[in-house]
Amino acid sequence: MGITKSDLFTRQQNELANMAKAIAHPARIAILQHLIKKNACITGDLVEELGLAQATTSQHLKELKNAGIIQGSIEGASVCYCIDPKVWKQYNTVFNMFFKEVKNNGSSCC
Amino acid sequence: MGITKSDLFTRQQNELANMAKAIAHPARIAILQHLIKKNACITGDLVEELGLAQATTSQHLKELKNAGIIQGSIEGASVCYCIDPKVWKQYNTVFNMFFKEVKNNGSSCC
DNA sequence: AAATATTATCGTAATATTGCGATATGGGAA
DNA sequence: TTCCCATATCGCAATATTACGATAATATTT
Repeated sequence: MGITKSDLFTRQQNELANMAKAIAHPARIAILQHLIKKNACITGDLVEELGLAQATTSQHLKELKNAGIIQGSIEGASVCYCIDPKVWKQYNTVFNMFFKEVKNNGSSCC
Repeated sequence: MGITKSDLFTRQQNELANMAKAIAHPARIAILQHLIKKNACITGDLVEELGLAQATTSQHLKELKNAGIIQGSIEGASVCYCIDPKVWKQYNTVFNMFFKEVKNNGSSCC
């Protein structure tokens, strides 16, 4: 199996899970943090920064792009990546909403 | 190779990635949401709620327990699970800190 | 003690992810 | 055009995740 039974869950649950998956790798977090710090940068810089092979870095960038968190624009022979502030904000909101659900009534267990 | 090169990244990056991984599955999100809603409940209820096999549900519970988000206490022949409010709050804080990093200066790309 | 109920663990199969070398693709320079 | 440079994609190997039936472990009931 190894395949997630998405049909058992709500759209909201699947979406949140996918959003979490997008950032569920240290390399992708490192990419995002570097993009935040530098505001924007090209693939080559990220390859150096991460210490992973160029192919691997490119793959992680693709996943982040698929998730919509980053966008890439062609800059001559290079590609310049940056965070999409709108999607980023949406991520922040969705995660916040999820974590806000707990009403902290002291010790809650049985 | 399929193995994450954790040594290339900071402890903070690896931790955040692991926290994201813990909630990166709709079944685990469904479990957490149900625990929030009912405050606490036993494995059997969760098996019914999810529609996954008992073994699979138990496995997801184990992962959430390993992540520290939930705790289980033996209740006769059953096990009663609930959210650990302290860890939950910590998750909220860590994700918030991460998403807060972006200074929204309009259009940021190259 | 024996039967039943509840949950965890084991073993296994299917699929997904991670990583990299090799190769393709497309732009800029000679 | 031909030669580089930067990046993406392909193909493959190793490992991880997801799922479930079968079984083990433990508590309760009969």
